[in-house]
Amino acid sequence: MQNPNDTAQSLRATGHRVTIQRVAVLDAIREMGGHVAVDQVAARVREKHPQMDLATVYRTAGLLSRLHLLNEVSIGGVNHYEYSAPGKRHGHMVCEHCDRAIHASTTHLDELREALLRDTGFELHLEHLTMSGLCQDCRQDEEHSHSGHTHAQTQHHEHSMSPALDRGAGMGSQQ
Amino acid sequence: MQNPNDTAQSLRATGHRVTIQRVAVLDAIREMGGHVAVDQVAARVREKHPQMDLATVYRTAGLLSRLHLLNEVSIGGVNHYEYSAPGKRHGHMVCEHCDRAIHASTTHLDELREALLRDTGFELHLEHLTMSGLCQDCRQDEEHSHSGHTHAQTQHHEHSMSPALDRGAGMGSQQ
DNA sequence: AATCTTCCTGCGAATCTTCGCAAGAGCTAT
DNA sequence: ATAGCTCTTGCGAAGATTCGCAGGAAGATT
Repeated sequence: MQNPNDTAQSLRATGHRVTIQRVAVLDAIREMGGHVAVDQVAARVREKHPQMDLATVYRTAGLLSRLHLLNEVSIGGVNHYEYSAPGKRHGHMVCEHCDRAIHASTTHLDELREALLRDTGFELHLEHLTMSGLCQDCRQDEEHSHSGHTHAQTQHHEHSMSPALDRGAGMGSQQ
Repeated sequence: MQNPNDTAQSLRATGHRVTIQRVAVLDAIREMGGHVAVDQVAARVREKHPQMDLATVYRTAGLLSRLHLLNEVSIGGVNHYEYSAPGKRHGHMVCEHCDRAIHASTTHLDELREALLRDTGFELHLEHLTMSGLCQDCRQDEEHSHSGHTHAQTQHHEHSMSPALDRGAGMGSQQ
């Protein structure tokens, strides 16, 4: 847990000004928990600061993410943000089929990070890492449903009664 | 190298129709080489098919990417597409500072893929993997330039005389 | 080859995200 | 505290991406 003062410090330390908008956006995301989209953040923030502009929320979330105060997760093409608890870094696995986001422990990723740094000089930012693929449930479904060709161009959402998208991942498991 | 007939086959095999738009988009991207954004693809395609709609290019590139005929790389928030040579899968490392995209060999990634599959059941799609971080050049710059706080909210582009963004990665090295 | 069914495309509109600028708000040094 | 310098914000507009629908085309069937 990090209190608002630390937020202010992080901003100052990087030469940025501490504004109520920035603190409010970070607070809102921390309070909401999980992965939230910009419009949700805006709605929350406006409860206390009704005149806050949507563009400001976009800019602010992007900034805080660049400063590593927030994690950025791209879910189905739209950016979601999550409070970045210090010392609890992780990447994300997002299912292309049901759009669920699952945390990926650094156990697997740290190795990769080191290997890339060593071999290519590229410094991977784990907290911005979004990996897409198929989650376990959807993968099993695909194996079974090799019967009818029910392909559609529009996005699928079969597991989408999931709580993932709109409140922030049912991620009890992998830290 | 894959010829147009294989494209048709891949489409049919997945229950999709073979249309001139789909073939044209894939051909264009293959001919252009590297990572190209949708509007560039549209421009190219329109040389031969002037009435092709931009929305169609968006839809088509997305579809072909889902079918793994194209790789999708998110560079600075906008999707770029690249011809997916069979048997030459790779991920991408995109520099957050200069937006350059570098190929990442599967050597490092296959391990990760297996570990995730084994431990979490998630099937990672390497060819859709975009990892963000800092490239070697930009990392070194950051170390040196710890003098003046020239931070701006708008994107940086210091190495951006790079050929990366608009034609497709100076990726001679890592296959 | 003609017909039928369903998928795709083109088009316009809606939505999401970013941009540009002038007014306002942090921070610094008086 | 005040004044000054710039960074930030809010606002409107532009740009990027997606949606919905009706006409047109691909593939199956006869």
